[in-house]
Amino acid sequence: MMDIFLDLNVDPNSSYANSTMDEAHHSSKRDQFDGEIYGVQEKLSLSLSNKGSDSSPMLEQELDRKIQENGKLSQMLRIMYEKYINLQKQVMYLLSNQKQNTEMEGVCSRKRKAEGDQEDYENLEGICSTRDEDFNRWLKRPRLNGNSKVSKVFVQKDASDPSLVVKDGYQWRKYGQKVTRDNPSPRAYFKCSSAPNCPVKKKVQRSLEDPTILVATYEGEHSHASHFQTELSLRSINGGKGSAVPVLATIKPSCATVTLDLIHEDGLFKSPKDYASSESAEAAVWQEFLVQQMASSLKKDPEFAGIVAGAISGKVLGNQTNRE
DNA sequence: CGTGTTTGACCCGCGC
DNA sequence: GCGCGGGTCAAACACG
Repeated sequence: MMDIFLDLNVDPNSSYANSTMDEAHHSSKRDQFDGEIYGVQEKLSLSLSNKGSDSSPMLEQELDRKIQENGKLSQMLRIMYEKYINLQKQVMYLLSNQKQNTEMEGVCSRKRKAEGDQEDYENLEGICSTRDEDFNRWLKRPRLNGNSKVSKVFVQKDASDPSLVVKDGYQWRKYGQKVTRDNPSPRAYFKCSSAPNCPVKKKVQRSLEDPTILVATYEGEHSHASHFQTELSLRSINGGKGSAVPVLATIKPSCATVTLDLIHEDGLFKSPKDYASSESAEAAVWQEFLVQQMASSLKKDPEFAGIVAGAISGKVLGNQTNRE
């Protein structure tokens, strides 16, 4: 009997995403990642071990093609991880400066909280910023409460497009707009309307430094399932055409971990250059997205499906004729 | 007519 | 206590 086994057990977030800031740890993690990256190619390969005698040459060609595609995917993952490491180093640099500045904290004059808020954006957008004391202040800033989750999302958007819409799989109701002191572009306030009692709020404002970037700040956690899953299934049905899915950047000031969710609006991977994030529940969504993308791309390929179906039916018919 | 957006008024916390 | 500024409310409005 012919075994068809499709292993899509790829988890880019599982082990290395939550790595610490320790450099030595990096190298070991990296080795582990490299090993797993190469393992991905094998895992993603369709194990079409035909235990019978007649193996189709077409099937073998198809298998080779898939292996090549998997190799390219692995290459992409490697590049992404390189950039992820660079980003982590930059955060480490900022954190080390924060430590130094803590000693000088008493000397520095205080600014209004609102300014600190604005500088949140600036520090996040230009994470290499030399304004370390601002970053320091941001790190020490009191949060709403211990459980409240604050996330930031950066979305590339045409500067000529005045709308402050960030499509993220949830439904939002706009309830206010303000022009803030430090940024001439208005800040829009949204509440999640996907569920009646969902407490999540979102603020969207253009970046001061780069007007082509929208900065969306999320507060709270959704009390309902994301529409993202629906988006994913729609993508599968529509051949990958879905609405925008922004790059997620979740910030937890209390922890220094940085992970990357690299889904861009068009569903393609985007350079993590502009984005910093920490671990979040959305990692699971990303993981599911990746698996579904792979599965759907295979399902969508009629040639491949036909070959598999032909091989199976051929084998079944072959067995029947052997019995007769 | 229902739903979502706009926008001025109001509230509240913070710094002086 | 006062003023400033961010955040929220809610009536008016627009749109399908």
